[in-house]
Amino acid sequence: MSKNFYITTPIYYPSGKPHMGHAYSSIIADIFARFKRIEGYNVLFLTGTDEHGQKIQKEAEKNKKDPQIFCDELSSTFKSLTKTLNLSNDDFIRTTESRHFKSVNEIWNRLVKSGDIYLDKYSGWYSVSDEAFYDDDEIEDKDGKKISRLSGSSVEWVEENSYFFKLSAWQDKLLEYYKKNKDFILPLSRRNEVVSFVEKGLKDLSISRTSFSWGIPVPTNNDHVIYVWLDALTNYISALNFPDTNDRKFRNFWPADVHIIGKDILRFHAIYWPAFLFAAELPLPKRIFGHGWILSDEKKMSKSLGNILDPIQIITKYGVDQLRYYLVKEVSLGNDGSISMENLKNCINNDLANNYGNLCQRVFSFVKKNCNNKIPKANNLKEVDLKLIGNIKSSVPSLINLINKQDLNSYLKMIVSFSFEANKYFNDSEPWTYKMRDPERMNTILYTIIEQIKNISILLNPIIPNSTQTVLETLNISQDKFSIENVLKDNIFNHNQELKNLDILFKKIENDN
RNA sequence: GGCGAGGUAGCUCAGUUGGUUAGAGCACAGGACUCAUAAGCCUGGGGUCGGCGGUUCGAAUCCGCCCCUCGCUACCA
Repeated sequence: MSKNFYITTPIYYPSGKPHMGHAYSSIIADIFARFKRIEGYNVLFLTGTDEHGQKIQKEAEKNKKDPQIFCDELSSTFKSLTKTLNLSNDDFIRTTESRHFKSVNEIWNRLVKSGDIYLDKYSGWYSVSDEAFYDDDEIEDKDGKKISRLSGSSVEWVEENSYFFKLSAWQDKLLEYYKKNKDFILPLSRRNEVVSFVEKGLKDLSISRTSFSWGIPVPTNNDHVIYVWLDALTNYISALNFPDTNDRKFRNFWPADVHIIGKDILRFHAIYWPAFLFAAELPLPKRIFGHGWILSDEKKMSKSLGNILDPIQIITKYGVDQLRYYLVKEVSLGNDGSISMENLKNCINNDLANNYGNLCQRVFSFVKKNCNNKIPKANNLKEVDLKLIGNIKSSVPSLINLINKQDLNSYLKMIVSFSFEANKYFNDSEPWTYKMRDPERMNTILYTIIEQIKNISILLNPIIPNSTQTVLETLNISQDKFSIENVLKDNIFNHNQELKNLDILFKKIENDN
C-alpha cells in the first residue's frame, strides 16, 4: 500500500502580474511536495488560477476580448511562472475548466440539499471604484454625500438578491473541530486568530451575485453566478475529479494533507472551506498552513515606494535555486519576513557559494587530481569518519518531523550545519598530507566526505533542485536514486566510473553587480 | 477599544519544565593552513536578555505594573 500526500497552493487571481507573494507560496509548497516524494510518498501537488469575477470581466471588456480568451492569456502567465520557479506541480487547475464547473455544481447541489442555502437580499454601502462593500462605521458624510472613510471614494446603498450560505449554523461544529484538531491551522498564532474570530459569532455568507455574469451560474437560477469563495475553494477537489468520489484520485488524495496559503486568505480556508465541506458531507483537509507576507526592506512592497522585488527579475539575474534558497533561509515561515538585495547577495555568497558550493568544488577537484577522478574506496573508517556520516543519518527522523510540522527554517538550518561540519572535517582531516605517506587514509577521508556531500545534496534537493541534481549527477547518481532511503544507505557509488566535470555551482555576486 | 504575538550581541534569530562563565549565522579584527569560488578552519571583541518591582538559594526563563513593535477585529482576492 503506497503512502499518498496531497498539497496545494492557493489558486491565484490573475488580474495582476505574478509577484513575490505568489512565488513564495508556490516555492514553499513545492519544497514540501519534493521532500515527500523523496521520502517515498505518492504526491499530488496542485496549483492553478482563479479566473471568475467582476474584475476579470471588466478587464476583458476594456480590452475588447472574450473573457475566456482573456483568461487563457492571463492564466498562461501563471502557468509559465511554474516553470520559472521550477515547480514540480502535477496539475494546474483553472476555474474556467469544465471539470471545475461540474465539481462546483455538485457542491452547490449538496449545499441546497442539506438546507444550507437560502435566497435573501444582500445590501450594503458599495463603492464602485473600490469594488468593495463597507460597514456603517466605515462610512462618513461629506458635503451631504456618503464616502468611505478608508479610501475617500463615494459609496452608494445597494441591494441585490443573493443566495446565502448558513455559515452561522456551523459555528459550534467549527469550534469543536478546531479544539479536537490542534494542528489543523498552523502556525498556532494564526489558529488563535481564527478561533477568536469564530467565537465572536459568524454571519451568513453571500454566495451569489447578479451584478455580473462571468462565473459559474447557479444551477437552478441562471440570473445568479456563484460568488468567489464557493467557486474558488472547490478547485481543491475539482482536480481530484469530484464529484466522482469513487475516482482513484479522489480516493487516494482527499482529504488533502495541507493547503499552503498566505495569511490574507486564512479565514476563507480555515472557516468557509471547512463549513462548506461539513455541509457537503465531505472530509476536511488535514491542515491549513498560513504563511506570512514577504516584505521588502521591512516595508510592504508597493509601486509608490519603488521597492518591488520581482521574482522573475531576480531569477533571471541570479538563478532560481538562489531565490528558492534565500526565501527559505530568510523568511521565518509563518511570520512576515523581510527580504533585500543586500541580504540576498550575502546569502548566495555565504551559504551557497562559500559553504555548499565550495565544499563540492574543493572535494571534486581533489578527487580529480589525486584519484583518477573516481570515488575512492574506504578502508578502515575511523571514529571521526563514522561520526560525520552517522550524524546526518541519525538526524533523518528529526528532519522528517520538521518537514511534517512545516518547520522549513529549522530543516534548512540543520542541513547547513552538516555542510559546516563537512568543511571542518575536510580541513581537520587534511587529506593532502596523506598523499604520499598514507594514500589509503586519504582515500578513506575522500570517500567519507563524498558520502556526506551525497547526503547533504539529497536533503537539499527539495529546496535547490537544479544545483543538487548537478552535484549528484557529477557523482553519477541518477535522479531515481534521490531518496531519503539512499541517505540512510552507505556507499551507493560506482567506484569504477569517472566523475563528471563540475562547473562553479553558484557564482559569487560582486558589489558592482 | 477588544483579543493575540513579540521586544536577547551592529543585523537576523535559538534559548526545552527557572540552575553553573547567555548561544548560532552574518558583519568586524587577528592567526595557522592550502584541497577549493582570496573559499574553508581556529581565536577574539561585542549583550544591564525593553524598563521597574516582586517570588526564589538562584530568573532571559515565574508573578505584577509600565513602555514600545506587530498581527487579527468578515464578503477585492
